[in-house]
Amino acid sequence: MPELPEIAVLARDMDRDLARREIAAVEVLQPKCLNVPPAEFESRLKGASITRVHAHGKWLKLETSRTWLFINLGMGGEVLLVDRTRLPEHWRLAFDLSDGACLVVNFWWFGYVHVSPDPADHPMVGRLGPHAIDVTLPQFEALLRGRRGSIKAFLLDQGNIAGIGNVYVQDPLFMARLHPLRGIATLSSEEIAALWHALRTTLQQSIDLGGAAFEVNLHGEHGRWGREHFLVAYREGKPCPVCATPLEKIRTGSTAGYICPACQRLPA
Amino acid sequence: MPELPEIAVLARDMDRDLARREIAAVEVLQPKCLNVPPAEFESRLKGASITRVHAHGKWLKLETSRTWLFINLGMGGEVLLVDRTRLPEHWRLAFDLSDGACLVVNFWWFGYVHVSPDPADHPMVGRLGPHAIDVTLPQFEALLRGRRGSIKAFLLDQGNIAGIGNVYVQDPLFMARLHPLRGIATLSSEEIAALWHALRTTLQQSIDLGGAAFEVNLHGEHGRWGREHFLVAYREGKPCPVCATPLEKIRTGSTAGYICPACQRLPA
DNA sequence: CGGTTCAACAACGA
DNA sequence: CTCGTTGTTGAACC
Repeated sequence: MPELPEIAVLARDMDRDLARREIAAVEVLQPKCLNVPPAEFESRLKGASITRVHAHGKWLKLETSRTWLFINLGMGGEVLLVDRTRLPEHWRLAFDLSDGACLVVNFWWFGYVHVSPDPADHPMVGRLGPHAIDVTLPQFEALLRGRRGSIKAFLLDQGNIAGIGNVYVQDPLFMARLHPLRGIATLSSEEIAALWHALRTTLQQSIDLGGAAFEVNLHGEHGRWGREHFLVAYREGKPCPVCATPLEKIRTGSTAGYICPACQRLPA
Repeated sequence: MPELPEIAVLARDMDRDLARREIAAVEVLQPKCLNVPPAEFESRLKGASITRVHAHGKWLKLETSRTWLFINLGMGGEVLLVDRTRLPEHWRLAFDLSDGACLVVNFWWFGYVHVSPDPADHPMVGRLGPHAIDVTLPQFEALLRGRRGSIKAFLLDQGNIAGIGNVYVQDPLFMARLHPLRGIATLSSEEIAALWHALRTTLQQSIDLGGAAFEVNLHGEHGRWGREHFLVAYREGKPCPVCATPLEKIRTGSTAGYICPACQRLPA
């Protein structure tokens, strides 16, 4: 579930708190999440020092003195900076830092912790679209021009634009008064602009509040972007904040969509 | 039907005949083939002068003083340079040049005429694999290594290698003695080399003959690569040119395949 | 007739 | 929709 805001907050804090610290040891409980054998993973990272930490969509990209390290938390999980003596109960992988702290990674189901010499060469990171919140309006319009299919499916495809998941897609579509299944080809420039503004607003608001309340940051603290900020997401049955029509939960492809049936109409 | 050879011939002639000529006006009969509203399309191109014309796979790329213009003729069509007073009967879009000539685009079903600031930003052109006839043997081998699925599906995917369609894929597979459904992973280096040679030979022969006989060039003249050059393509029931076994038409995914069942065997 | 492209969906696997 | 890959179908409409 961590999407762009949570990853952005994590990356910012990791960049500030981890820069120039050295990885003294690596312990892997779940080798399946790696892209190389555990022994090679360890040898590539042991002794490396963390240079910078970046966010790209839902991915964390750690630049080290020896290699790039990419982390994707999959359907949900945490990256925590703890004391070596206070490891959390569940974890998949831990990096001991030379000063006694420990960077612990956990996730519920599948997640990735990959090493790579270069982001462009990585089969997943290399194919990401631009980091959603960095996209300019002209860029956004160019990305959409000539595409077919629904606007929601487009936004969720990380190859088009990176960082938006099913949580953060709902309210921007409502703010732009767009039904999730609206065909991209039918969008006017005004609608595209409204959607772009709404996406930025929503993502930035969550970043400013430290991310979603149901996720935790590097120090285990919950974000402050809670359900009270949601306009339509996960509010089926409640009144639309604009017109009071009861909100609906619909199926949009294989995912759930939350809409106001009056404000977000699908042209016949 | 225009595939790499026809597009290469068109691009060469357009580059020679259109360079430095100015687009004075644009007329659009079918707005659906555009990626921007017609008014914007016109304003982006009116007054632009054509700088260079390139071929990339099945796409024509026109570099102008103001924007890029990408043309894909889909399942068949023409780009003709005519006198303004002699417009053909069917056309989708016409560019009036300032000297009185007219560049007319037509296609049977679906085609694209798109503007874009940069080929890399265009959702289709930006994802094309390398122009098929420019691919070297080592490159070809590298493209195939590690891929799964059938060799025919790979060759037809414009993201892997650009320019090969269902017409030009048939004879090279026969020449390399490969069944269209052969798994890529089972191909030997010798088979890959034979396929690469056969592809180049077939594409280059057609280019040298001005493209397929059922297509026309910029001046409405038919190519000279006709059915008499086909080895197995569209020749079901006729004897194999190598072993005289009757050729077969088979289904390969959603497309038709033409094979010699004796020369192109599928290993059990 | 065919031939094109992308999108949607399923199934599977990590 | 955590992410890929593969294959299939369907839809674009003179």
